[in-house]
Amino acid sequence: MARAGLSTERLVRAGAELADEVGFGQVTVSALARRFDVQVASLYSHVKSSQDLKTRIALLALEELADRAADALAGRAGKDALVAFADVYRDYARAHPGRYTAARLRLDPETAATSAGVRHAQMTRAILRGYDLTEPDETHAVRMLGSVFHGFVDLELSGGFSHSAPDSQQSWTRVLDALDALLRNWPAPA
Amino acid sequence: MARAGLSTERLVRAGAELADEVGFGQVTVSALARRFDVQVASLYSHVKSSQDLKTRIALLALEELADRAADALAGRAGKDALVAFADVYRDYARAHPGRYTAARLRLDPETAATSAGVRHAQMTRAILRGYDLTEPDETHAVRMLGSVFHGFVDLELSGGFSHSAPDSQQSWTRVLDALDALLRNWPAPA
DNA sequence: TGTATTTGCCTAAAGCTTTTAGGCAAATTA
DNA sequence: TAATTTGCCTAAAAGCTTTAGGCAAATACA
Repeated sequence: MARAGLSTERLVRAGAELADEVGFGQVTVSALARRFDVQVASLYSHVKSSQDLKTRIALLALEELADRAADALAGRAGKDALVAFADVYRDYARAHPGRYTAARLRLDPETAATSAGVRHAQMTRAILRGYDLTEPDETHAVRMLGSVFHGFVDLELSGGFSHSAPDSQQSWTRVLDALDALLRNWPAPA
Repeated sequence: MARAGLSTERLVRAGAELADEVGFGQVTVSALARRFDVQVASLYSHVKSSQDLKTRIALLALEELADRAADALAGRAGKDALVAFADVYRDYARAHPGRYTAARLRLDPETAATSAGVRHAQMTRAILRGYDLTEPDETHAVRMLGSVFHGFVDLELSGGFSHSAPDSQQSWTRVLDALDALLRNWPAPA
């Protein structure tokens, strides 16, 4: 019989596509085997388990996101950088909802430490260097930005803003305006 | 044989407890049947499907959250209300991680429209009435608050802030300070 | 080029979850 | 007490996960 040419790499890529098509929750080893027209057990030579597959998809998504974010940040600073960075998240989530969901998978600490998640944190700090925050406020701001971006995108993705005016794009723009204003004028502890 | 005294109500409650113990993702009809020491098929008289069970747990969590939020808001206004409301989310998520995850389940529009989610939106607006925002800025602010609360709590729940200083409580306090300052001084469009 | 080794996908099989169908017995109502 | 409803049961089919062991194709090497 001819071989299908499976590899961990190809499986993970196909898994990511599958996630975007049918939702990350529906990504199964079985579905992937069907896609390659191959017996389910065959995939277990390339992937340790269903969980392993999902983790690898998450890591792929994190890398793709970090790459795009790095591109977007090149040559930008201040609000320009903030908006470009934020838009990368939102656009990625809209274009690749399954991958984005995967990127939010809980990783165990050591996996997380060697993932592209680290680059995300570094880039967020790079943006904040355009504002005059000192520690520990910069850390608080890093966390706030992460919260807003993820929170907004999650809510938008799960339909929280649809069917209500104004459309979410307008809120996104105004929220980023507000964040920029806030960072330029970060308040002292109450 | 003696009857176990199952009911939709009891199943949903037990399902919520199970979710808090082993994670919402691990809530299955089978696991629930085991907990009641009953055959799996028996549960299908009380619950339409696995999805139905999960949706009901989500609705329960949304109601519990709304009830607590309403209690917390009673007699409070301004920043006091903002902080109390935000703390309800965070505390609930920490005390009931499985239920909180359930509360974030994507509901179909009609289910969502009759859920306690509506009360959440109303309460957020009530808080904002303590600040001088007019439409459409109030709506943008509603969305921003929802994003920050959910985003922060999600990140905290998935371990995003652990093992790094300062501890997340400090960031939470300062983020709420910042949000209060921002709402008191909401910027005009850029 | 022929042989040896590695690698890739296969069959088989066990265990778990979901869901439907039909049945008997316990609880409720009359 | 008899009739009806309700609750949990057994049985069974179908799908996903995972392990074990095997044959054949690809690769390495002489």
